[in-house]
Amino acid sequence: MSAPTTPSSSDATSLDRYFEPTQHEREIYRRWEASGAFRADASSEREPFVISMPPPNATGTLHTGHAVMLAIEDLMIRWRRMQGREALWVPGTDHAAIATESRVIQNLQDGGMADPRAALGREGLIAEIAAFVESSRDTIRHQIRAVGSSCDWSRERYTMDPALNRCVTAVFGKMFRDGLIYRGPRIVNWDPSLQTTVSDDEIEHVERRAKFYTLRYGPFLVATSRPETKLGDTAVAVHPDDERWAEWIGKTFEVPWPKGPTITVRVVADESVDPETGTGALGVTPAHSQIDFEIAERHGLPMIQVIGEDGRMTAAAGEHYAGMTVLECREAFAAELDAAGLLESVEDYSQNASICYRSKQPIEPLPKAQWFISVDEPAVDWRGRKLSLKQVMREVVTSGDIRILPEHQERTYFHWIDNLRDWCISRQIWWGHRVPVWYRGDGEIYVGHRPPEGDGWRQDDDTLDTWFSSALWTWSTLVDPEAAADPDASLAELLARSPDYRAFHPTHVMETGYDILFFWVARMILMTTYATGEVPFETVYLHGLILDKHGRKMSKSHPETAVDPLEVIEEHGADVLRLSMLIGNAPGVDLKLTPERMVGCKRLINKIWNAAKLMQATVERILGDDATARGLPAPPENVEHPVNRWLLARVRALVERVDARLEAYAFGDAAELVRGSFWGELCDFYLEAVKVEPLASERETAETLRYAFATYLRLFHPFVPFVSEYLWGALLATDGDDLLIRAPWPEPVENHRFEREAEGVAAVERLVAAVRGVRVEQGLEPGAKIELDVQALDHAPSLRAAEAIVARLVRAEALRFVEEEAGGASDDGAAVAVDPAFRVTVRLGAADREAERRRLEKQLADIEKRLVGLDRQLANENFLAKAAPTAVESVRRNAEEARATRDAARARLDALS
RNA sequence: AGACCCGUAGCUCAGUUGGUUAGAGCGCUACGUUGACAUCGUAGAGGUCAGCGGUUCGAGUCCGCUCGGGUCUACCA
Repeated sequence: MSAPTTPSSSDATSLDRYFEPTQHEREIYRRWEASGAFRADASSEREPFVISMPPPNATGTLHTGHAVMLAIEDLMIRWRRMQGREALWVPGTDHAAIATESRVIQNLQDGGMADPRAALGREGLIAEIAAFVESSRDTIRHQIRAVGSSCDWSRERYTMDPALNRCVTAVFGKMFRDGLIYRGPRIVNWDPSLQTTVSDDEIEHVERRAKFYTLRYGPFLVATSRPETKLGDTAVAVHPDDERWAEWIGKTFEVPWPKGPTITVRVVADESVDPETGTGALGVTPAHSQIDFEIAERHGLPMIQVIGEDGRMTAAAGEHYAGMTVLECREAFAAELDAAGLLESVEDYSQNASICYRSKQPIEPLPKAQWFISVDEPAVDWRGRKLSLKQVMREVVTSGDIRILPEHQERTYFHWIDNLRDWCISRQIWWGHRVPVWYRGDGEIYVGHRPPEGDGWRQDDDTLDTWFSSALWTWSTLVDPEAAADPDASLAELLARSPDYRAFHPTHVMETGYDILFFWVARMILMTTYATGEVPFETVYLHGLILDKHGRKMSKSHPETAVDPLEVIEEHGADVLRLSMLIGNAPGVDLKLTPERMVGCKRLINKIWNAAKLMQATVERILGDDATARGLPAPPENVEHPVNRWLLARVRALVERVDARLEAYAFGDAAELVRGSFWGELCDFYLEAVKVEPLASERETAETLRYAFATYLRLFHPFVPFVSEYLWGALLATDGDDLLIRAPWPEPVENHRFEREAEGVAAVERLVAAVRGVRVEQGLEPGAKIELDVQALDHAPSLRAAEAIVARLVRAEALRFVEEEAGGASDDGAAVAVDPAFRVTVRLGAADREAERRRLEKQLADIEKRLVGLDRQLANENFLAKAAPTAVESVRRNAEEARATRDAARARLDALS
């Protein structure tokens, strides 16, 4: 292939046989970027349109979830940019604390370092991780580019940037002073394999088979799936109204566990106990169960920790069991109970076990002092009221300040809020934003961005949950790095001194997968409303998951059916990848991505390419040397021919409809509309029509065609930016700087309505279809020439203007227009088709009267059936009285037309017999 | 246990506030083309809109129940 990578206006406009994406995409992207089209101007007078890109893991690689996210966001950004909005799409990456740290530790261990934490120390390990991130983050950057993302790289951010760290500590400090952040001992979700706590939302539940033990417990029978925790019980709880146990309430007894400690157990009455469940008596293990911990708090019960952070039994479990893993101890203890006659029964049942969403390992509830964000403390100033974080989160959605798409996800969101408990934000890992708290002596505490003055201070060892920093993403990315460098500035001052923040926040759309609605979207709402007094975004668009052909979520565990977006780009180009994810896309709807789907998209790209070639050839043929004129064609003004007018009217309608669907976030619909009109109206009809005279040589045809094509290209651009940009450059651009990405979005042209011609050419299309129908019904030889007599009942100008087109499309040798019906009865060698707009007589050498009769009878039956329905509706007084007048009118008109068509068909049928 | 979503042509899905004859792509069948089209065009077959009941002049669309598939949430000892 010897074609220039970048077409320019001076080249002869000959296009290759087909579009070769791999040859052009990189260069086209480079030109977009170099042109400055991606960069937003904070001082612009234009209305902004802003999207914060959900930051991928800095060390990750592009997967289908990213691809659909990028395709949708780039679509919105390109569309709004062409509309004239100051479009800003902020890209960036996330430090993904746990995922990155465990990956690097694994790498080091694979390299022979047994315990990287011990070997390297905190500083050393962090340096190691930072180096790893630095070396691998270019990968994801290049992949984001490869999809064609028109994001503003000059504003790229990273969740560990100094400015973002500044925001993190500023928010932490403010929350601490407002009493929203506190440190306290609670039962936390401990992941022994990762050696850190995780939040409630980072837990997954998996169903699995387990044993259900009922054991004798002093005077009680108590049921549990985790007998080993009973070594740390300090109470039995019963319902206060449960008469079976009334006499025991308040009493204390001792349980000597076989080969274990003797525990002292108090009987307490607690409303939370369900008398119907199990034996109605609940063994209370305050240290290893959330609910038991709460009971213990209410009754002032002691706590015994029998499971340690290493996932093994502690000394408190007794010498015999100490050091065993939880599972070993469960087996051993159950055996001892059984031997001692204390095990009443063991049953199989299925249980929902908690595992960590990162490590997929079991979560161990443990007592631990951690940092929490209170979600119930009414400490947030929100538009003149003091609300809790929960209340604000609810308020902004119910008030409509934030709209969630699909709408039903709002219910899921509210449900989540209702069940939300205080958010544990401290993690026992080293990679992340370190908790900005220093301690001295006992009890002295300092919270701030910098270490406090004086000696003896020690910083908290923990880091913050990754989601703490990503929750600030929409605005921390807009905070000015220089302003952030001032360590004394308050949060409010930071924001006030940041031009980007003032110009571009709140953002407009947050587009992401529904699987991180809680992790991230809800937390951005929580943090941003609190920190800035603004919502982070106005609309939340949640895309569906990308599924494989079996309907499974694509994942590495099923590589045989998973689609690798990078391979698709390599094989078919980024346009095909994007289109296959946009066609059929609707909020919240999962999308099955199959090879067939991509083939269909590839064909469309090919069709656009070929139509461009024909368009150009046609224009050059008509205009000759004048065809070299460049630039965005103005809407043609003095177009006369009905078919040209029809195309302009169709284009006008298309622009209107596409805009409406895009505004409604119905991206799949918009894509279908453009494709359908382009293929069906422009290619199948118009481009065929302009092959014959007089259209084929009218100057206005060239104008119409160029304008229409330029409009389609612009409408296609947000969906398939590369091929559309290439064709723009090859055929329309005035020079190398004239890029489609910057072209104005088409607007519906008011004087292109041409309603009469639009209907007229629709009648032409029906005429063509009717004659083709006759050909099929009559079983004519495909090559057989026919002669037509057309009587125009309506739309005569359009029908006459399209004479040659019809003749060509139906392969007619002659086409005559007649004023009156040419005596159907006597006309044996002819078939007649009827329509409200025309009556067409197809003359054939050897007409099959029977075939025509069958055809007419079928048409008559269809139309009579329809007429019965319409008449019944018109006879229904309720309908006439209650239905909308336009609906009634429309039915009446249709009935009239149907009646006319029926009468004509009947007359012809009579004539035949 | 609760909540939510889905069930429309062989497959993947549209169907916008209830309104005339339920659509598209892919696949299939037949025919035609190869001077825009690693093709493309034309035509065709194929649907009790999961089932039952209700509201309504009118239901794929709204309501209830049933069945089937999926997802999420939850402190069942």
